[in-house]
Amino acid sequence: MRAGDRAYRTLRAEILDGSLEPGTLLQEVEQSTRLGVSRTPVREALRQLAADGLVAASGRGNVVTAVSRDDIVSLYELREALEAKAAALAAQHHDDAPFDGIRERLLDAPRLLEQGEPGLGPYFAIVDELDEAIEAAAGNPFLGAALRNVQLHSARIRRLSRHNPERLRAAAGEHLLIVEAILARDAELASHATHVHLHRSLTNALATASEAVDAATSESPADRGPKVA
Amino acid sequence: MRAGDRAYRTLRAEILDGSLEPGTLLQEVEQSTRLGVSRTPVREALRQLAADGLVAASGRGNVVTAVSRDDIVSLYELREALEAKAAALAAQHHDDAPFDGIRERLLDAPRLLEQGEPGLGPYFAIVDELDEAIEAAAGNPFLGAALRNVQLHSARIRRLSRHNPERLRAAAGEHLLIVEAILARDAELASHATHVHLHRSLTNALATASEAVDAATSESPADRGPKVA
DNA sequence: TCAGCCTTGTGTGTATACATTGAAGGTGTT
DNA sequence: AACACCTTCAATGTATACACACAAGGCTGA
Repeated sequence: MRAGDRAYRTLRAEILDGSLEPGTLLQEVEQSTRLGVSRTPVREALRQLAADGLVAASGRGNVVTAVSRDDIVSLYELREALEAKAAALAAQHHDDAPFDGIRERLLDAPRLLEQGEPGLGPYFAIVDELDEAIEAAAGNPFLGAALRNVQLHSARIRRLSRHNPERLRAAAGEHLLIVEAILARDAELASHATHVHLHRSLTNALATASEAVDAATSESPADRGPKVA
Repeated sequence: MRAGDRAYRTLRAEILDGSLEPGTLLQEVEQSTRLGVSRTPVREALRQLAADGLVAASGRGNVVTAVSRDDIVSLYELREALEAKAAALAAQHHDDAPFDGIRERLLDAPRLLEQGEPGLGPYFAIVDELDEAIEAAAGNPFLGAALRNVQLHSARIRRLSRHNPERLRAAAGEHLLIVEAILARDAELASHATHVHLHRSLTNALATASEAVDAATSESPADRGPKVA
């Protein structure tokens, strides 16, 4: 694989899983030595991360963007517009096969979630597969690109609700309804079920996010400036 | 300004106004000599254009992407989702001042359009200002970024309806309704009026696009491969 | 004559050297 | 003591040299 792509994927993964915290300053030379490539591919990776909105130019160098409470609300507003549309389109155009499979696996999700932490990977795999199936069924490359971008940011927020089994169980039920609406080719229901799901998700994310923000604030109240990785 | 940005803006403008036709092969060395900068900023510009979806890697070099009939439909599906949401949010959150101004100017639009070609610039300026005002009033940076991206592609399509005065007059009326819905803080009406506007726009774009595609096809039927700029 | 291989050339990928900008800190003056 | 200017340095912006990969064309052998 190209060094530029490797650098991009590595940095993106580190930002999404939180190892590179918001506010972290990413400098070209520093990252190039750390990742073992020259500045050129690192530059390329940073530009792409900037286009994704995961880093932002800040005077000197690029800093990992923060996800504020307002950002979460904004992101969910956009997700609602995009995913409701995608679900409606999927309801109109889809092939049954992939959604039948996902439906079966979602019916099994509560059992996965009883296992606690080890079941989370497989569970999120189902959700990701559903997202991909909807995107594919919608058959709209522009919508698909926009969806992938919001999912990128959603991945950063999802970590907040990882440890809320009750919410995850409810979410599985909401996903199931979306799948069944698509299978029934009921575009309006698919769209509204998506709206409901995202509304509940947002409510939960805001609740846990304020705790997380509070914790981070009390942890290092004065540390608002960029910090070096 | 940075050479990379200049290269990006130059290439983007040339793609949007059609001087770089779809299928044109953009090679780094070639463009770097043409634009008078080295390969590095050209590379940066090409990566960014690829992120925008205006060029696509194609074996050797990057080619300017084509806008197919399917693309137009897909783009309008996405626009509807985004712009309807944006109009609804704007109806809820806006300050009256900018929309009052735009409303006045839209009322004057028919007079502009009677002038033919010279009135087109001012007319499109009003439309652009409306887009910006809605984006600003929506107050959602993620939605704003997505909107700017679709507007980029829409600009390529808009050229097709430039020479249809009747359609432009109708569009001005549709825009006016959107503005008045926003001023009335009627989110649902703003959203639906946007839907109506885009539906009519799409219908017109498809009609003129098929003529344009037909013309292009009869003009150079065998010329489907990438051509050098 | 045809097929396969090799050679050559063009174009991108990466590294590095050089230019430039901008910020921070110190010093001098008011 | 405070403000402004200047110096200095570090980090980014740009250019270019080198490495590598792929494709096309020709040559050779069967």
